[in-house]
Amino acid sequence: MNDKFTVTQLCREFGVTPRALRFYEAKGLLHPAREGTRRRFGQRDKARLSLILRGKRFGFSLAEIGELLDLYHTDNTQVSQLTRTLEVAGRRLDDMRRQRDELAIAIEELQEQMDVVADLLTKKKTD
Amino acid sequence: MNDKFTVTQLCREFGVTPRALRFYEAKGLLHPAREGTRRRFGQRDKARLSLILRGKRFGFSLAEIGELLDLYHTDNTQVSQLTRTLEVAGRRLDDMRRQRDELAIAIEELQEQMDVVADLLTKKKTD
DNA sequence: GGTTACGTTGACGTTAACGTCAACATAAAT
DNA sequence: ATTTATGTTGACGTTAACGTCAACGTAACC
Repeated sequence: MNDKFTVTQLCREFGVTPRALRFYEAKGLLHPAREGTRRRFGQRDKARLSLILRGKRFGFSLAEIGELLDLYHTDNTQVSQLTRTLEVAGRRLDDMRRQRDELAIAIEELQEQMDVVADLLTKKKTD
Repeated sequence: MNDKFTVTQLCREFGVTPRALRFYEAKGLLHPAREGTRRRFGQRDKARLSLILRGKRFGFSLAEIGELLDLYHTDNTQVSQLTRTLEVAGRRLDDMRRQRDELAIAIEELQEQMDVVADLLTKKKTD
């Protein structure tokens, strides 16, 4: 079985705690199957989990991430729902582009400021 | 007086609440002067505030932002403190660069996935 | 058949970043 | 002198995203 994973396997692979996985499931972001009482995660859940974690790194809330995730399992989704999701995704995409541009500026500025301070430091040392 | 601002002026200009400003001050991120009992914010505080808000948009915590802010008022700072701050800033800069790269990838992926879904939508509509 | 190993569900605790509300101070305007 | 606007300090409430037990189930191994 290459595509069935247990809780601890996912935890190791993604560096999260079981509690977090349960939390994501409770929020409807993951839908692991059940073997008896235990969770079995499939490839879909793995893909979703990495999207979740990536979204978090960008500062998105789990609620926002949840809206986006629907974009990736459009199987039996209604047209109306898809349209709505596309709108949300479009806005999120704009956010990300703005964030990217702003980030580029901030990186440059921080680099410059670091240079200034580094200079100041060498001078202070030669006192 | 061109460089003295009241609470509400800053709030309007930056779109934050008075509570937030007080919170930042309590955390040591802002150091407004006092006229009697009231706060007077100067240019330095404005600069700091925009750095704070920018940091927040990148997902940094106020604690992390606080460490970085020292880089911008290095006036009477000790050499040891400056060195330490430079280290912190260096790490943060690496974080930002990683985030920038990852963000670029995520933007592309999201764009592609949106195209896929948009296609799927037009086909669904012609059913 | 006992003990690990791994899993489960509550239930409550925690931290960050404020929001909200009460009670009071002060300064300007009427 | 009293509204009105603007400010202040506590103190407590709130939300998101988990952490941390406790108590229990079950499957496998010795």
